[in-house]
Amino acid sequence: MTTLDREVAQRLRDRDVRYTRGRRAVVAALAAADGPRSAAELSAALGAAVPVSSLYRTLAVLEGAEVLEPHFAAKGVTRYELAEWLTGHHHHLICIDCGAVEDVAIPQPQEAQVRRLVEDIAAAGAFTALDHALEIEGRCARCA
Amino acid sequence: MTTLDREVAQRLRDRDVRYTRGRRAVVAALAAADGPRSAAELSAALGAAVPVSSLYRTLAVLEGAEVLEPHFAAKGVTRYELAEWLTGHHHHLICIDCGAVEDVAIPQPQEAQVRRLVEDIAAAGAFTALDHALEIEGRCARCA
DNA sequence: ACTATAATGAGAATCGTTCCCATGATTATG
DNA sequence: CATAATCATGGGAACGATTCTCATTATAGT
Repeated sequence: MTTLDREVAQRLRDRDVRYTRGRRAVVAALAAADGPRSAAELSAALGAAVPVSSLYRTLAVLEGAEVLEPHFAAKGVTRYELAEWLTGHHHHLICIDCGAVEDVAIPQPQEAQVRRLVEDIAAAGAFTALDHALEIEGRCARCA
Repeated sequence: MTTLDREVAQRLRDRDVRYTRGRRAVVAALAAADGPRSAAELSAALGAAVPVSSLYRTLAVLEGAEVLEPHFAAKGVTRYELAEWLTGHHHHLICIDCGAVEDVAIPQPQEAQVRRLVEDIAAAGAFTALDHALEIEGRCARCA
């Protein structure tokens, strides 16, 4: 049982949600991924071990427990990734050709810069900023 | 005929795409909106004047001509807004409670900062950056 | 006007996702 | 350790958003 697993287990216990085999499989698959994954992608990775209807339900449950965060960068599909309290804050590189989404962390001083900027903008707009995402669209190495 | 209409007309002429009644109606509806709109929302606004199948085709055509930009901030639906070359570069404030998306422009020096940052990150990831979006999630004045 | 080409509109088809419900697993209780 | 009571599962039907198909109609260029 990895540290991640233990943290997730704890969180689910706190919420009175069971950490079953299927749910573990989904968390493991997302932990192994290097970016957000859609239900279809997860289904392909997991095979018959987690049937579609269970997979969707599991994703919804884990999102509700704030173990996963949904991500909407591509047309029509929702991708999920482990929440930032498990993996650390990061941004996304989104390929406009193949739709792949890759995580990138940025150096602390620059992240601080972004955070300051976000605060300023929100303040100017009478908005309470809670989170931010810098999404960079372009072409990945494979599609270049 | 507004200035916007003239610019769109020119762009479409350049691409050998006709600027028909239905297409004008869609552009006008988006011009009147203060943020991205989904096909369903546009359909409600336009009524029978633009049937669904035509509406979707029109959105695809206008996106292809780079008159519209798709936006994916909510589960399952694509919203469109006029492209930035028509309206100016801006970012989004997304309310996590009511889902509203509001446009915000940020001051030039800060925008330059963001752009520099984006270039650095992309370079580090062997990625060709074409565009970026700073999406700020939080609570709007109404939901605060 | 005539013709070639592009655009339209109605409905069928598709895709991602959610819902339903009977069955199976887990936990708390006697 | 049996037994409810509860929660989770899985198969398939249902759904909503979007795309496709194709016969019809509008448009631009001759």
